Amino acid sequence: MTLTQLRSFLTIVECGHNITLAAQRLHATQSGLSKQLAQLESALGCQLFERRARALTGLSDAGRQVLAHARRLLAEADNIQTLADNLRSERRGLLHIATTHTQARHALPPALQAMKRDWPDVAVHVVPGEDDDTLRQLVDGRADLVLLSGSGAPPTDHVAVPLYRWRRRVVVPTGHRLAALGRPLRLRDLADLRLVSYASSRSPGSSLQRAFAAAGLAADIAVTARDGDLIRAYTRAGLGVGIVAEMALDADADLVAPPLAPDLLPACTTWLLLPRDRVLRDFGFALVAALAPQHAPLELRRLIAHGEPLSQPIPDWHSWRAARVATDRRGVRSAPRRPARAATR
Amino acid sequence: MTLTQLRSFLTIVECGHNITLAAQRLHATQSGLSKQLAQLESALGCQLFERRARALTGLSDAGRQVLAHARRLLAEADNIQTLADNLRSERRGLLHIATTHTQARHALPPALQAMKRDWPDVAVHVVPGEDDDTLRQLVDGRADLVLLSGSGAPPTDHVAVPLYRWRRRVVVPTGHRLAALGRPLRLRDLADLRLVSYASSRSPGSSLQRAFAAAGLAADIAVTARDGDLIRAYTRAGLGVGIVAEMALDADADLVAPPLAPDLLPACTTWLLLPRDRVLRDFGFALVAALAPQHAPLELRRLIAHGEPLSQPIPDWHSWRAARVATDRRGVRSAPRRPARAATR
DNA sequence: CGCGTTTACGTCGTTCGTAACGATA
DNA sequence: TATCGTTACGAACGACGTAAACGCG
Repeated sequence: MTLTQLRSFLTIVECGHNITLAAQRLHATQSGLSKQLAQLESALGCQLFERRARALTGLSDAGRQVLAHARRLLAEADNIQTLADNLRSERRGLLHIATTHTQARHALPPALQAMKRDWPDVAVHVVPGEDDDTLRQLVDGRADLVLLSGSGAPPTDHVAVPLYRWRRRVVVPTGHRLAALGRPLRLRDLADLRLVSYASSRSPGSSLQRAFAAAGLAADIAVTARDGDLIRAYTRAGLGVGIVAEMALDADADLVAPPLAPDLLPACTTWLLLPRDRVLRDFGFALVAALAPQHAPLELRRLIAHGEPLSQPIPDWHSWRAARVATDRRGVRSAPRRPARAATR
Repeated sequence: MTLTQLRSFLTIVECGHNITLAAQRLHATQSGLSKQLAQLESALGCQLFERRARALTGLSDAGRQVLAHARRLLAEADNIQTLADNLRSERRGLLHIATTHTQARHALPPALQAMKRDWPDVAVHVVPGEDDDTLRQLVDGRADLVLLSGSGAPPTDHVAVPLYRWRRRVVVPTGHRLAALGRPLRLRDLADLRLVSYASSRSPGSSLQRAFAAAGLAADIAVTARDGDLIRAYTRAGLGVGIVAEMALDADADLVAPPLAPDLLPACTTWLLLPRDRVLRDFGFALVAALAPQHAPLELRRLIAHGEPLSQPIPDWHSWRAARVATDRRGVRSAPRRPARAATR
């Protein structure tokens, strides 16, 4: 049994039991992979795949059991590799970030910019997706970190760093009757109107739906879009009353955001999620530190390594953004220790 | 980076940074191991050991970090190997049991006998040791399972199967005044006497010491021994009043065990401990099932695999032993499924 | 016949053991 | 000088790629 064999096995499984596909993903030949698999099966003494004739039709019972352990084994191999890259102060690298559009558009750019200043040779891939999709990317290793928002507690099977709290705002065209109501908007004011909001707010579990349901009202979400710019455009076009994250508000002559009753819609928290038990490259940590300037880097390290809780409260969007800007000017220290080597490359 | 390299690295560390020693433990040559290490270090791009001249003086900072992950990686490799052995219904194998003398003498034999009936080709090593010593063996892989007793809750970082509850008994020579007291013994009756008991009861944290301290008394443990037979022999020789586990009582013309006040000394529970996240060979599970006949094998499986709690209460020593005898007669089913293959070898 | 897996074969790289070397206490 | 780690060299093994064979839709 070798690491190569296990890696081959895992890749074949992830390619839908297609050796040919797995081979090109691994930059190898079908023949080679086929033999790796045959060797692994002979080393373990049992078939890992169900086969009809020569085609792989699915995992065998043994294959499923081995797969679970092979995943963890290879994850540790990746960890050791990452560890070594960090220790060598390797400057190049790849960072996969899975997040929703709103975060990618409003929270990520300044932090990315700050990280990139210290780590110019790091390639960053931002992969948009809905909440559960990003989480799936995190668990199967396609993403290194996830940014997402929710109104409840964060998922506990990952390391969660709270970034900021934010609220939704209602936007209407200038001249709309809600723009000159003379008092803060209540939920009932929205009950009979066609709404334009995020696609995710359609799902019955969304905090918007739950807020309406709790008040005995029904939300009529007439149009959905993936991002705030589109929602505002549709609102401007008169398709309905827009509900967007406050981060997506912008100076806009045609739209106004009237004041809201304090608890019109529940506040959301934006979380940064990291997989447990996975070693983070130093530039990944640099991005985390840039995204969470309210936390001392040492506390962040301790949270990631040992799950120790953070001491700072969660700021709201405006103060978070102010802190972010201040940190950008100051520059971000990437990792404690080893400042000398980094300069020599 | 290969599994062999990591295994070499780990073995070198476990042999006290001695390549020569590690080589003979791995049935390889010094030269080969030295090269494996050199290759690993070059693959990772950093030194894993501190060296003075050519001698390995200790782990480097990088080495310590890599070691932790290498341990988990190799543990998963062992798991896969174990899994494969189980799936192949491999009949041969090795089982390391770390336990105290009392358990090895009184709890283990019938269960071992039952397991051996189904698994005659399994070599069993029983390694005696004190409580903390056995736990250390468990965590660093020298032992597969541990049997130990305690008066409190079991350690939570392992899978714990409760086996039975037991009490200590006081033994005195026939004709001793405590033998004809006419009422149950109280703790105060023992306060002024020289005691003979287990070596572990000397430590201030032992439940015996704590029981005396709670009553404002001091235990005068004059003689200690490792096993009940010796304690009874010393008691018979008049060295003091014996305190032994009730399992160690035996028909003995020269000694009597007078009745005790109900809570003279706290009851102990004997636990079977298994490491989390380590796959158990089927014969290991057979031994567990033989040791815990009060639990359904399916429940035991679920406890080991997913940490699901057991439904049965903890029996006392006498009813446990009765259940054990009944199970021995009936024979022990080793593992669910695959009964056909096992017969064909 | 296309698709995907397996097998056959030749080449190359790697590993391993023996043995010599270097360095230390 | 005994001990331990590293280096040198030759033999054997294993991995990989090209190419052909096999079985199924």
